[in-house]
Amino acid sequence: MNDSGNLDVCEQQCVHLDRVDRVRGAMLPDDAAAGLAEIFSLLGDRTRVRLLHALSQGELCVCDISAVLGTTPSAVSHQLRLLRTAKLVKSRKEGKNVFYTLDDEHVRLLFAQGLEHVLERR
Amino acid sequence: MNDSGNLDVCEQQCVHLDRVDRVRGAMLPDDAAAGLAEIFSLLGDRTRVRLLHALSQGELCVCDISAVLGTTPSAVSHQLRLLRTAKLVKSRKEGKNVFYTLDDEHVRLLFAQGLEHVLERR
DNA sequence: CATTCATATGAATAGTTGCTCACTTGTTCC
DNA sequence: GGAACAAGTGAGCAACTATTCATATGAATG
Repeated sequence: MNDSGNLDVCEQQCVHLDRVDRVRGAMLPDDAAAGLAEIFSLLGDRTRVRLLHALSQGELCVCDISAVLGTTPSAVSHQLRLLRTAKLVKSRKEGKNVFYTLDDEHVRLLFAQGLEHVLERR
Repeated sequence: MNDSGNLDVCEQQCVHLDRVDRVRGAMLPDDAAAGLAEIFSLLGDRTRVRLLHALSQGELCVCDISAVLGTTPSAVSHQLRLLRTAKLVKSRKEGKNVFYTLDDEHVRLLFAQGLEHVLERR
């Protein structure tokens, strides 16, 4: 079953077969890699970082957020849709307003972890 | 000094001034937001996720990586340059080969945290 | 029920990004 | 020195993305 000899995609000569085999055996499942990339790329935008950080302070409605960030409500709404479908934020309707909160403690932790890196390499 | 009345960018009517003021006071510094976005967007790519995960198993040279990922050495090299300048990986030269390793424990932690989110929302 | 306002959405556009291809650099080995 | 090979680089292209603008929906208020 060991398919490690399948190098037809990339015909390198130097490959250290032992290491490559080992790493290939421990490869991240493809959907996991895709899922990770999806979250991280959602966090990988200055506007969304600031948006999520704002929400980490507490519940805000769309126009509150747009006031805080200094962007149009439309732009905010577009971003919120992405974050909502990724289950990073959740919404609650109250009259004309829709209030948003973080939907995931992991986001806080990721932020904290990320900030450590940023500050450390400064 | 409270400049919270400065709403000229976004003239909303609904704004909840108390909340907005509070959040504005606790805003993430701009360079921190930019720095966070930069790391996360580096992690926000399927190829780089798999690349970093491969490196988390141990040191690999460029063509090992390209064999593992099934991409061209050139593509890998381009990605490695990004990761190197962001201090996520470091390199060591040995003869014709350049070996790469993770340069930051935070990456592992971020991965773990991110995976938890991915698995949880499954 | 008409107006106003908060939010959502679709299309279009400008900017960004990841890959490929061609080429260069630098090292080993004869 | 010259051939072979690993790695890095720049230009160009295709795909993606964030914003804007116009418009739609839906709730409150007179």
